[in-house]
Amino acid sequence: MATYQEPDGWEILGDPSRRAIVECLAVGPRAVGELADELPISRPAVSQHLRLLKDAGLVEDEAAGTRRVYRLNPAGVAALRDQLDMFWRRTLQGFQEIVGEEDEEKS
Amino acid sequence: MATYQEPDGWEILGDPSRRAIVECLAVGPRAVGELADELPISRPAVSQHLRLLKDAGLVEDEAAGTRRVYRLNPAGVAALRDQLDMFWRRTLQGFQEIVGEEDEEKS
DNA sequence: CGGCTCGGTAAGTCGTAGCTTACGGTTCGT
DNA sequence: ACGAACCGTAAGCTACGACTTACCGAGCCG
Repeated sequence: MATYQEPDGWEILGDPSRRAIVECLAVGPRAVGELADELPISRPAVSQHLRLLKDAGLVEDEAAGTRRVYRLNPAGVAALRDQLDMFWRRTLQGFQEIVGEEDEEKS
Repeated sequence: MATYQEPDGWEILGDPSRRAIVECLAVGPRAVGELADELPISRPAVSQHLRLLKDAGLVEDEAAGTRRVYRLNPAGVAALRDQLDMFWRRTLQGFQEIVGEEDEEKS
């Protein structure tokens, strides 16, 4: 029942387009139009995704004349990675017990 | 452009309900009804999620009388974890370069 | 100053994932 | 053999997220 509720960094990377954007920015900083050229979606769509990524602290933006250059935010990326790792820890933790006692029925 | 397309183990865990199910099963094997009791969704909903999880190789089912007990599949979980790790590797790899050059420019 | 590029925002459409209710099939107990 | 418990599947609805087009502001250049 426990009504799961978390900040959910998962839904940020749940979208393929956003993952693609992150991977692009991992290669190097890009402007919005440049990202749109490398992706199969329109420029406004990229803009919307960037907004979410920025709110999540994953990317930073910097005005460069009429353009706006986006880059990954190290701290944000690390934080999100840790958050996802927490899930795996919780999962794999109780998981080892199962594997170990698989033959044995009760403890 | 590059029309990203992958088997996407991400969408499997993208749903909160499925993550909750996985965490429950990490604690120990459960029947479908038991899972439904611990989650804020109906039993059929759980059943549908279990179907996806099973297709993804994350869980295994075993008939026990009129009940059906589900448990995590070690190999499947490990495989998916590796798959997600690949994303982080690709991201953090080109990422270090950026971080490295960033210090030189600014401080 | 005009015209141009670049980018954010609004409004609206569309697809689809997730949920529920309803039904049918198995299996166990009595 | 009848009823109950347990589960999967079908059908349908609803909500939300992703995308597009259209519009407007902001900065550069002639």
